[in-house]
Formats: sequence, structure tokens, C-alpha cells
Amino acid sequence: MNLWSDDNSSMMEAFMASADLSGYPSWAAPSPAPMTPAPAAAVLSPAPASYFNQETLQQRLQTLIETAKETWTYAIFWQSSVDVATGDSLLGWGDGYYKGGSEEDKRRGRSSASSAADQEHRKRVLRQLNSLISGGPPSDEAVEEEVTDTEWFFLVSMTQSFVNGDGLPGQALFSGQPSWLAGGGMLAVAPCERARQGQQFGIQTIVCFPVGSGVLELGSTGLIFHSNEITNKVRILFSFNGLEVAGGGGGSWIPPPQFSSAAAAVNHGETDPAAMWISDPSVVEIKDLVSPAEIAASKQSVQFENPSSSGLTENPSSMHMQQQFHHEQQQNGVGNPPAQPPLFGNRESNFSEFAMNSSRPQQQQQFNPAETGEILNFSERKRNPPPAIPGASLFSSHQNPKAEDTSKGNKRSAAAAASRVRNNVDEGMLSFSSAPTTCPSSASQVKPNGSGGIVAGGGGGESEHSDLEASVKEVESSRVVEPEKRPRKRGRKPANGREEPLNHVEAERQRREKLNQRFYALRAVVPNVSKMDKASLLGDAISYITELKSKMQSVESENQGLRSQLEVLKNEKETSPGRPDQQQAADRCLQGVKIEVRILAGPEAMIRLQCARMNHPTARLMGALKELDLEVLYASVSVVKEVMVQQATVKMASRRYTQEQLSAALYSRIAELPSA
Amino acid sequence: MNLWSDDNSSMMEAFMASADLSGYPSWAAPSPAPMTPAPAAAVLSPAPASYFNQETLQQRLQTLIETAKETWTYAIFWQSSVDVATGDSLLGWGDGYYKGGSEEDKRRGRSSASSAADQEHRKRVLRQLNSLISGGPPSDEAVEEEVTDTEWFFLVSMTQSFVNGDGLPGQALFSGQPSWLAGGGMLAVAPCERARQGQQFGIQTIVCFPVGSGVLELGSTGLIFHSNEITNKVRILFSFNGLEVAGGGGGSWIPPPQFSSAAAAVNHGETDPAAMWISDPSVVEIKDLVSPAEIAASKQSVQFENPSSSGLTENPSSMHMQQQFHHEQQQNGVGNPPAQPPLFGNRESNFSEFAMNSSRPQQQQQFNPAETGEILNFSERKRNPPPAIPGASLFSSHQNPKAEDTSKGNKRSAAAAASRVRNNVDEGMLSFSSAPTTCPSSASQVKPNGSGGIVAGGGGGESEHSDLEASVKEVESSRVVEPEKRPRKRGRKPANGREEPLNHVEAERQRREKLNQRFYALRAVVPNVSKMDKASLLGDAISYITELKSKMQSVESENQGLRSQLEVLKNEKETSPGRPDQQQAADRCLQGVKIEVRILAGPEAMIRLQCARMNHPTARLMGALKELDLEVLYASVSVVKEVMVQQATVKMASRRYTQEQLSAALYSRIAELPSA
DNA sequence: ATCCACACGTGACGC
DNA sequence: TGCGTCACGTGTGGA
Repeated sequence: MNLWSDDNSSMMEAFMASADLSGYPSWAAPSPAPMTPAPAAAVLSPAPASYFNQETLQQRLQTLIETAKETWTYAIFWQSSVDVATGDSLLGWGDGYYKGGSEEDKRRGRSSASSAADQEHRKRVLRQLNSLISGGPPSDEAVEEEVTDTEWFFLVSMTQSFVNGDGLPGQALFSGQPSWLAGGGMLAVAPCERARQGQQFGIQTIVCFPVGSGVLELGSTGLIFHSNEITNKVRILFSFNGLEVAGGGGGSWIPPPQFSSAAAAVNHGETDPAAMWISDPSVVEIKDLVSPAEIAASKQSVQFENPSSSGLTENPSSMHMQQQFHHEQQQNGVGNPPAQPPLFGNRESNFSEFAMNSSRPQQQQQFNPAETGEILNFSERKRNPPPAIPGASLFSSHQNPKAEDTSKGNKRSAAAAASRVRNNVDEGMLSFSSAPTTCPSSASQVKPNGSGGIVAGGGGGESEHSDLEASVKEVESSRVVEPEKRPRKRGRKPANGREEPLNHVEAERQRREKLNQRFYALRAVVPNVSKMDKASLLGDAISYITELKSKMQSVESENQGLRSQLEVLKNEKETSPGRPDQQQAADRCLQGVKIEVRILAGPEAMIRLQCARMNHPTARLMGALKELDLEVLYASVSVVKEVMVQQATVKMASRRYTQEQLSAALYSRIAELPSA
Repeated sequence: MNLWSDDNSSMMEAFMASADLSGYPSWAAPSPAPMTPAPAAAVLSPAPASYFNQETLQQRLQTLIETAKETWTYAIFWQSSVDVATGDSLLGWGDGYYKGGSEEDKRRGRSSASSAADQEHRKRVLRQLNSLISGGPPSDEAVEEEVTDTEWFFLVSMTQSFVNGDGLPGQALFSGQPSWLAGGGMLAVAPCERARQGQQFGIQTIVCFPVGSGVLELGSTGLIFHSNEITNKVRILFSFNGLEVAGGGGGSWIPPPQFSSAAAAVNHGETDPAAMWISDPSVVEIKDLVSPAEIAASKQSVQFENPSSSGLTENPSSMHMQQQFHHEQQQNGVGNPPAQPPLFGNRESNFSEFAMNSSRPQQQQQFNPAETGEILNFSERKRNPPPAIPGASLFSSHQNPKAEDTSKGNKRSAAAAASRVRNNVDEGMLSFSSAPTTCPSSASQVKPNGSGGIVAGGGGGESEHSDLEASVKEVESSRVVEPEKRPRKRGRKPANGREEPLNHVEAERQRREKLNQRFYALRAVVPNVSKMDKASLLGDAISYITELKSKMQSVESENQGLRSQLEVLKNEKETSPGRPDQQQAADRCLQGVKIEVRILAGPEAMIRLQCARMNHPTARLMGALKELDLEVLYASVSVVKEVMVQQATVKMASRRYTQEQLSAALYSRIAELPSA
């Protein structure tokens, strides 16, 4: 919100803080030359996304946009994460792809919305970012072209985050159903600040798909109405077979049909970078939609062939200081002469590796950053421990000071992730025993070594559990290593030769992830979650629901009372009441309910009710009198055989009724059967 | 409710149906000789309870009652279960122990409440049960002594069940917090039919502890106020370290302190009957509080030494027919001459095994019921797959016709339970390699055999996974069996020699159980749970909460609007408004509320209430009378100045109250502030 | 150091 | 028949 103010320091602070605390990853901005109409006019590949390998994520966004029939302007993947300290669910920038709008969009973007001051502001910010990335002083030569509204909107989206189901993406995530807003009107009335801002910046259509552990948002300056085509595309590219929505409600988001195999292949590619590294054919399937050169580039970046970056990670504090320096610089002044060529528009950069390494310094330091180490390293990074993916801490860092916690909080699962990855490597090597880089020939030798080159995860060569390894150990201790055992059944665990368990663990992983997402979502909607514990959360949710339910019905009954009271009041106001609705009371009269009402002097009235004695008619009458706010001055009840006669003298305290009103009101409350 | 009517056919039907459909387990009734003051005056050991080995459960109930400082009259374990078809959470009879009350209780029980007709009714029912159990025609020689109120209450409790948090036990289960009702007034005003009934039968104190997967209820004819002593005792005997409550709210139910080791030992005993069989010392710790003969007896019953019972299970329909026969017999007439000696008061009976077998015919049939088979068999039974423990289907069976489903639904986890047990056996044998019964010498030989004698679970000798076994297989296939490997480290899995993982798995099991309980509870409070899937449930809960929330606030705002609207209208209408705003009337009633209750002849009572005339005390009184099901025979209300005097003559229709009860009940409903 | 909560991989089972 | 869901046992990190 205030990010949108003209005071750019807050925004810069957000940017800075993100880079500062969590190692903001590779940077690129919307192309400062918005004229380029070709695909990949501008690419952002910042924060790593859980589940999604960064490169394939980026590629998939691009694929989605570029191959879509509709003209989408941008695609953003909002990465979901959770602040372990507060339990808040956070949707933060995961990755984005900006294509740009049509020609008239640009014209409009340039002409109308953005004033000169705006432009100056935008350029200033871009310059700041530029300098931040390049490490040099701010340079304005990079930002010569105008920054269109949509570009700006896209850019600024990076600073957005959505807590606990806020906003359009949050709603999509929590509800599990895609939301489709087409048309400025829809955007303007949407219960989401972002939608309104987008509309303000010329966005006409915004769609949010819940996807895995995040939300995919598509935006367009054009009017795009719901189509199954894009939905299918999204499903194919992003689905984890886990997209079907829990809630009923006939969403258009049908469960994935027969794409499961394709999706599984995609999963394989995105969760097993090793497999991708060795050019898994299933990845090529995706790849052929994009430039193969890009794949190569991204592969290179994976390898950290730049030693300086790994050097940096060995001392994270240096990076911190560096960012700090820039931060001060930015606060002191802007617009210094340029020094480095701007990085904007470049798809890959050293900075990317830098950030990738720095995002998890504690493990990185223990690694030998050469050869296969990076594979493990990288694959570590791909995992999605709910908190502390940098994209999330980017935003949480400037929202609360606990970002340090979150980044620490994932340390736990890192080891597990590493061991899992190791398994993946084992499996991945199945078909490529002569993989190019390192790839130890025998899988059974890979695991326990700890000295060769592959160190699995957190604590050195510690007991890296995973029971199969234990069994291996046992075998090794009982016998000497049997080299001829390896060719027999390469990997080990499979038990049955099928590689189904590999997909199985992935599926299970996703299931857990989904469940956890739901838990987080639940935690978000339930107030006063006592403990962070799951069971407690459920218990609280239950009691909350019951409480809400009971409160609901009490409020509703009160509402009912008020409503009828009001109705009576209004009727009376018209001075000529004429029609108090008692047409349905007529037949109930036949059941032996007889009401007699007489208005006495002043505010007093006499009521006489005769009915069957069963079912506590006294309670009903008195309840009705209470609802109508009639104070009892005198009453008497007597029963003769099965008939009860109630007589009461009441005072109309807060308002007065006519005889007909009173009669009608009483009838409706007494003669009608109780709603229960 | 109608179970309490004089028409005994409904109750008998309940009994019958339970035995009919789900194989009602071992039966015994409250001792017909209530004079015996000694421990174990009467023991019920019917439905099996999850988690709890039936015997130790019974023993624990007894231990609890007999060693308590206070004089509890009975203890009941309500077993929680879930109907997988409907998702309803069910609390049904798990087990119970009846001690009996003090002398004057018995006197009172005999003299006052129960009329001769009541006695006849009770005896008749007991006779029916007797004949049902013994398999012969009804015999009245078993029921010579009077059946006291409390005995009757206890007996009839077996037919009770609580759905979705109903009643006192249900509330305790759902809230996770114990509820303590002491004093007839408390019982009478409790929002629980059962409490009122208990109070009617002379119970003065009822306490419900949520415990593991059920609720422990203690009752007493005396007044017992909250004490930490019994709470601790319950915790020690029944706690799974998982008792701490989710909801906030400062309950007195503090998390378990350092009893964990003791509790874990108990757990070990109760979940690992094999270990108990070989006289685990940790179980003796419990055992020495009870009669060792009982242990032996229960052990015998475990062994199915009666071949006819297993024969019965081979054809479940025969049992059905048998019950059907009895059912008809019962409907045709009562009081036939005796044939068999009554089983009442006997602690163990053939029927027990009969029921135990019949509860899971589909697995049992595949088993060779000899030797070690029973151990596995039994341990299968001890587990707690949420649905279809017979104690639950006892009630669900006559509530809905889906009991068949539930009994089928647990088949799945039976195998897992068996495999777990197998592991336990492995571990348990550590110290008893020469265990009496069978216990194959080599653990590695135990698992895969499938032909020797031990068949693990559902499908014959199929791949009985458990990865360690897989590795064993691998070893076996690569090499020949190596007998010298066994002495090396026995079982195998432990990885580390410590037995900590054993407690660990138990704890984890309990945690899962608790979580599942919460899930079921949640499912109960959330309407329209689309799929039975956990994630969907969570999703539905979330959307339900949000929906409820939004609806809530819309209703509330509407309420607000109506209220203000009304106020405006009132103000403009009222020429002399006065001040009818009375929201701060909270403490008002406490001063100047006077209730006078007099029990008149028969079921009639006179009530006189004097209070301030504001806030519609008539509605409150009449509402209270309705809640207590008091029919108004006559009433009069008059107001003198600010004081209102209400006078009513009522008839106690469905229930009788003493003067104190009535007074307390009325006071709590009228004088105390409204719960909203 | 002990307990507790969690995530993970894995086999089972139903569609 | 794969695929999804589940429960289980196990390892681990935080209190």
C-alpha cells in the first residue's frame, strides 16, 4: 500500500532488506526497452521457488505466456511459505515472466497514466535496483526508456506479499480454486487491493490458479474470459496431480484427467535436477517449447562455474556488509554516475548464483563447491521446506523482524532434503551410469562415503539414516564389500524392480505438502491458535467452529427478532397498517390457538392466549413477549384438561403496537411451529 | 431417552442388535448381590477398547477405583470410534468397572427411587441379558437381589452412545478437557441427558477425562470435588503423554510431568500383549494392584482354548441366527424356566471369546488358531483402527445400518498392526529368547516364512515389507542364510541398541491417534465434508470457517444496522423515551433473585420466583421450565413497583427433581447471566 | 539429556 | 492398473 507512495525509500528498503537478509537472487527488471515485442522481452528470475526448479519454473512461465492463445501480459508465480514463528501463511514473489502488452497498451501506458513525476520515480527506482545488482553506484544510463504502467506494476509486484489468504492469490491458495477476474469492473470491485491497483495500471484481466505450493497469476491488459484452454495449460505445466480442490462448490477447476503421466514427468524434471542435468527426455518435452540455448545457459549457471560466487558464500557476512553499504548509499543519494553495465534484461547473471548460494550459507560452507557437489547443493535448494525460501523472507523481512527465524527454521529439513536428493541421484543414475560429470559408478558406494566428494547434508558424515543405508552398513559390516552385488540390481531399495516408488515418494511428498498447506491455511483462519502444534490447531479450529456456530445462531435468532420487531415498527409507521400478514396464521388457528389482544389505556395491553397445554406454550408466549419487548405486569396461567389459558397484562416499553400488530406478531411467534 | 421408558423391548433390542451385529463381547452384569463391599464386587469386561488391552483396561479401571481416596461408585471407559461411512464420531461403551456405593447409598437405592415395578423391570431385563449370554431361555434365578439405582444406571450405560460430542463424555473428548460435575445441582443443570439421569439415580458426582482415544468417566454417589490426586492417578494409568489439551482456556489438566516413563511402560504392556504374556515386569507393576488370578484368567481367555468358539467364527451367520433366535424368544415372552446357571458375576465366559472372534471373522478365518497364532491374532485385536471396534459398532449398529461397512473398514490396518506386532515380538523376545510358547528362534526367519505357523496379516505370505525385511531378503538371495548373523544383534532394526525407539513408536502412534481424533471431531463439526480425505476435510473446514466468519460479520453488521435502525425508530416514535437500554444488566440479577421451590404431592412442584421486573424474567422462567421439561399447570405473574413475583405450579413430566435440584437448576438458568 | 512434534520414506489398499 | 490416501516406523531438532 504505502509501497505505492511516492516515497521511494520504503520500496527501496524493501528491496534492500530482501537482498540483505535472505540473499535476493538473480535480478532482472522489466526491459527498459519495452519496444521489443518478441518473446522474452523481459525475464525475471529471482527468488527460488519450492518444488520448482528455478529454471524450469521460469521456462514454464514463459512457455505458458508465449504459447497461450490469449495475449497475457505477465505471469507471476507466488510462492507460498509459512513463518514458523508466527504461523502466518505468506505468499511472496516466487518468479515472474513479463511479456508486455500489445502496442496500444504501450501507447496508453506511456501516454495516459504515468506522469512525468511518475516516470522519474520509476526510473529512479530502477536505477537503484540496477546499482544494487551490479554492485556499483546508481547508474541512470540503464533506464532511458519509459517504464510503462504494466511494467511498473509487474516490477512492483515483487514487493508484494499476501498474508493468510489476503488478496487474490491468497484467496486462490486458500480456497484451492482459481479466481478469474476479467474486466476493469471486476478488478475494481474485487476484494483485493492488488486487483484494483492492477486495474489502475491498465490490467484488465487477472487470474490466479492455485498451483502446488503457490499461486500462478496471469495478467493481461486485454479482456480475457475464462477458457479451459489456459486452465489445461496451467494444469499441464504446473499441476502436481494435487490440484483438485478440497471444497465442494463446483469450481471450474476440475481434477487433472489423464495428464498424470505427463505431469509426473514434469515433476520428475523439476524435482530432480540431476535428471535434468543429464537431459532427461521428459524435460526435453518441455524444453522444446523454449529455446534450447536457455537450457544450456541455465545449466551453466547451475554449475557455479564462477568461483567468486562460492567464495562469497563462504563468508556470508561480507555479503551482508556489501548490501549494507548499498543501502546507505541509497539513502544518501541517488543518481550517481554509472560504472557497470546494467544487468537488466540479461537472463542469467552471476548474481543469480551468488544469491543461490547465499540463501543457505550454513550448509554451503560445509561443501566442497566443486564437481558433483553443486548438484546436491542445488537440489537442496529446490526443496520446499515451508518457511524461508528467500522469496518469502523477502517480504516477511520487512514485515516483521523474524526473518532470521524463518531462514533458520528450514535448516532441519535440509538434511532430509539432501538425503532425499541423494536417493534421487541414485535413481537418476540408473539409466545413465556413465553420466558426464562425476556420478560415482556404484550407487552403493555413493552413500556411505562421506570422504569421496559427496557429502549428503547437514552434519558431515554423520549417521545418514534412511534405513536402506543402515541395511547397507549392516551388509558391509558382516561381509566385505561385494562388488559383484552391484550389477545385480543397481540401486537397492526398489524391492520390486519397478521405479514406481520414486514417483510414489514424490506423490507422498506432495500430499504432505498439500496437507501442510491446508494446515497453515487453517491456522490462518482460526484466531487464537494456542500452540503451534497440529493437534492443538485442530482442536482450536473445532472449538472455534462450534463457538462460531452457536454464536451464529444466537446472532441470527436475535437478528430474526430484530427484524420482526422492525417490521412491526415499520408497519405501524405507515399508520394505516391494513395488512399484517396473518394469512398463514389462519389455518393454524384451527389447531386451537386463539389469541386475543386488547389495547388498554396508555402503553398497556391485555393478551389472552388459549392453546393446547403441550410443548410449553408458556415459554413461547413469554419468549414472544420478550422479543416484542413487552414487559409483563401481570400474568396468569391455568390449565383445564388439555387446554391452557394464559392471560397477561403487558406494558409496551420501547414501542407501542396497535392491536392488529400485536396480534399478528404474537400469532407469528406462537402459532407457528418453532423453527427447530 | 426412550431407553428409559418402561417398555423394555427397545432396550432389549439395543442389546440384541449389538450382540447380533457386531459380536458383543464378554458379558457380566453388576453383581446382583450388592452387599459385597469388597473390591471387584462386579466386573464388566465387554467391548474391547482400542489401545487398551481389554484385561489391562479392566484392571486399570479397577485399580483406579479401588485405590482412590475418594469413593467412586463406578468407572466407565467410553471408547471413541468413527463411522467411516458417515464420518460421525461415536463414543460407545468400552469397558466399565462397578464397585458399588456406600451402605446408605444402597439403602437409599433400594428404598426410595425404584418402585416395585421398576425392580421388576430391571430384573426382567437382567434375566433377558442373562439368557442372551448363557444361550438358554430366560432364567430368573440369577436375578434375585434387588438391582439398585446405581447398578441399573451403570448397566444401562452400556447402551449409551454419544455422537459428535454429545453429552458429557463427548464434550470432554471434543474439548480435550476434563469436566467435573459435583453435586446434584450441577448434574441436574448439566447440558447432558446422561448427567441428569445419573443424578436421578442417585449419582452425585460425574467426572469425564479425555483419555487417549476415549473418555474415562468416573461416577460416585457421594459428593467428590475436584482433586489433583485422582487426576494424577488417571493420568498415570491412562495417559499416553498426549493428554494435554489443545484449546487454551487454563484447564486444570496440566500436561503430564515426569510420569512419562511409567506411562510408557504401561503403554508397552497394554499395546504389546505378547510382552505381557511373557510377564513383562513393567506390567507387573500394575498387576500387583489386582488379583493375579485375574490375570491368569484373562490370559486364558486370550488363548481361545475353547475350540467351539473358533468354530463359530467360521460361520458368522450361524451366530447371527442364534441371536435371532434369542431375539424372537425374548419377544415372545419372558420369565421362562431356568436352564443354565447364570453367568452374571462371572468374570470370564465363553461368550467373551466368542465375541472376540466374531468381531473380525474375515481375518480370523484365515488363521490357524493354534499356538502363536493367537498372539498375533489377539494383538490384531488390540489395535485401534478408528472404526469398527466392536464397542463402537455396538452402538452404531443400531443407529444406522452401516455397521457392516465399519467392520470392513478396519481390515486395512489389521495387517499393519500385525506387522507392528511382529516387530514388537522381535523386540520383546530380546530378553526371552526361550519364550514358553513358540517364538521362532531367529527373527529373520520369522518374517518371511508364511508357511511355518505365523502368518502376519491379511494376505497370505505376501511380501511382508518393512524394508529391513527387504534387505534381509536381499542378503538371503545373494548369500545363503547365515545362521551366525543372528546372535550378532538379534532382531535387526534397532540400529542403535537402545530401546528408546520402542517408546518412541508408541508415542508417535499416540500422536497420530490424537491427531486423527481431532480430524474426526473436526469432520463432525464441519457440515458437507465433500470427500473423506484429510486434505479435503481441512479445506472444507477452512472454507466453512471463512464462510461462517463472513456470514457472521454480515449478520452481525446487519444486526447492528437493524439495531440502530430500531433505535432511531424508537427514539423518534417514543415521545417520552425513558432509557430502555439495558445491556449492562449483567450483574443485576444476582442481587434480589429469590427462588422458592416446594415439592408437592406426586410429580408436582411449586415454584416461586421473585426478582427485578426488567429483562423479561417471565421469559426466562418459562424458558427454564421448558428446558427442565416442567409442564406448567398454573402460573401467575404480578408486578409491584420494580419487583416481579412469579408463581407457578408445575408437573415433572419426564423427570423428577428434588427440591435442591430444582432450585439449583432454576437458579442457574435464571439468576446467572445468559450464556451469550 | 529427555520428551515432543514433525517430516520423511515406505507398504498397503481401494478406485 | 496406476494413483492417491493412509498409517506406520524412524530420524531429527527444539524445548
